[in-house]
Amino acid sequence: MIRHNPEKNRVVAPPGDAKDRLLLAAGQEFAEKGYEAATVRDICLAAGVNVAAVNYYFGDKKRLYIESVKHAHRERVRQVPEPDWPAGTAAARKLHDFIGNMLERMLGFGQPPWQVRLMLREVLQPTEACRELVEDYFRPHFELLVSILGELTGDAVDAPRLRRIALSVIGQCFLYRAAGDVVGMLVPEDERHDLHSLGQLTDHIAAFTLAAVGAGPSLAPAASHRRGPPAEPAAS
Amino acid sequence: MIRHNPEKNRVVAPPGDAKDRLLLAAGQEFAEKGYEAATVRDICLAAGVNVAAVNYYFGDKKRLYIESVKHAHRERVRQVPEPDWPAGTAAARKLHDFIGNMLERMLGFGQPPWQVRLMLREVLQPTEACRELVEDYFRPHFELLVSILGELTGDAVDAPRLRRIALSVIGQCFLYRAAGDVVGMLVPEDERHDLHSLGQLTDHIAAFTLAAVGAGPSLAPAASHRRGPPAEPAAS
DNA sequence: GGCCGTTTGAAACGAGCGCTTGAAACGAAT
DNA sequence: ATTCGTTTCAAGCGCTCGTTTCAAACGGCC
Repeated sequence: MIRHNPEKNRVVAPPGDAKDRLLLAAGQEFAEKGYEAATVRDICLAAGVNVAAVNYYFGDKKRLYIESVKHAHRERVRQVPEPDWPAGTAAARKLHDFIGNMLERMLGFGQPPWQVRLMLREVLQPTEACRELVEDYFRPHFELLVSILGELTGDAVDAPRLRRIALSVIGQCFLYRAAGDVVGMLVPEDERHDLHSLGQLTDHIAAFTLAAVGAGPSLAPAASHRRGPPAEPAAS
Repeated sequence: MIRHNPEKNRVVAPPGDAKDRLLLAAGQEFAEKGYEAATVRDICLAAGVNVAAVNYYFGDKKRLYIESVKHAHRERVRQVPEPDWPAGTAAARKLHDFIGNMLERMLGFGQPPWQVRLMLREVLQPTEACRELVEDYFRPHFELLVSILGELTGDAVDAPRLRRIALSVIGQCFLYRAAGDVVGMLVPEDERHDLHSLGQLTDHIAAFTLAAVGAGPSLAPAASHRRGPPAEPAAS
C-alpha cells in the first residue's frame, strides 16, 4: 500500500516504511530526552516524515510512545536471546554466563544503547507499557536466574530467599547501568576502565555471589580461616 | 527586610520567607515530575508566591532547579547523620548498621521521600548539580563503607577490590530504591511486604555480604559442607 | 510626611508545543 | 482516462510554557 516509486522520495528517507522509521526515531528521541522533553517535530524530522504522520499512524504522542517502547522491547528480545547451555553444564558456569549476558544486555556494548535507556525509563518511572515489559521480558530472565541459583544451592534454600538472592545479583549489575556516571566519579581515574570492563565486572559479581551462597571461595583469602564466632551476626 | 505585618499576608502563605517556600515547593515539584514537566506556575502556586518571584530570586528556572537540589541535599544531610559507633564495635555490626542506615536513607520510611527522589534524578541523569552531590554527600558514605569492609576483611584485600565489593553492597540497596516498582511485580503478592521491610532487607543484604567476604555463614546451609571442588569456578 | 530600595502583583509577550486541516500526490482498480 | 482510497504535505489553530514588564505596596530613614 505504501511504497511509492523509490526514486521519487522527497526527503532523505532512511529505509523502511514511514511507520517503522517513525517508531525508530521515536524510540531514540524518547530514550534520549524522556517523554515530556521529546517533541514530535524533532521525531518526525529525524524520521523524515511530516508531523501529520504521527496523528495518522498512531493517533497522538502518547500512543506513539507506547508503541515505540513495545517495538524497542521486541527488537531487544530478538537481538539478545537467552543463553542456552548443553545438559550437564555446571551451575556455577551457568551463573557466570548469565551475569555476563545480563551485563552485556544492560550495558549494551556493541549495540545501540537507546533501547536499554528507553526500558530503563520505564523501570524507574513505570507507565502503561511497564507491566507488559515485566511479564514478557524481565520475568523469564528472573525465573531463569532463580532456577540457576536453586541448582547452585542444591535446593537447600527456599524460594523466597532464592528470589532475594536473585535480586542481590540483579542489583549489583543494575547499579552500573543506572548510576554508571556516579560510580565513575567515586572510583579513581585509573580504575574507571577496569570497572566498566564487561569481563572483570562479570568475574567480580559472579565470584561475589558464588562466595555468598557457599559455592565458591571467599573474596577475602586471609579472612576465611578465622571462622570461629562470625563476629556477632548483628541481630536486628 | 521581608516580613511584613504577618496579619496582612494576602495568600495562604506557609511559614518561611518567600525564597525558602519557593525552594521547598520547587524541590517537591521537580522531584515528582522532573525538570521539564514541572512548571514554574505550579511551583509558584504551591509556594504561594507570584511567578515573578522566580525571576526575582533566582533569575530563571534552571538556577531555581540547581538551588533546590542543593537545598534538598543540605536538608537530607542534616536529617540523617552518619552513624557513630563506640570504639571496639565489631566490623560486622558496623556493616549491618551501615546497610540499615543507607536503606533507611534511600527508602526514606518516616521522612518525606521527595528529597531522595530529587537526588535519584541527578544520579540517573547527572546535570551540573551532580558533581557537588557526589563530593559532599555520596563520597563520605562510600569511603566509610570501604573502610568498614577493609576492617572486616582484616586488610587482606586491596583497595580496588574493596571498592568493587562496596559497589556490590550499594547496588543491592539501590535496586529497591530505583526499581522498587518492578521488583514488586516480580515477587508474589504475599512476599511483597517482607521484601520492602527495612529490617528483613537489611538482614539479607548484610548476611549476603558477610558470607561473600568470608566473615559470616554461607546463605546455603546445606551447600557449605560439600566444599570440595567449588563446582568449576567458571573461568572467563 | 516624603522619599528610597526592596518585594509583590496582574497582565501580557514571544516562542514552542501537540494537534488539525484541506488539498495535493500517488498506485491500483475500473 | 477517470475514479477511489491511501499517504504526504505545508500551514496554521489553540494552548501553555518561561520570561518580562510596570506599577503598587511595604518598611526604614531623613
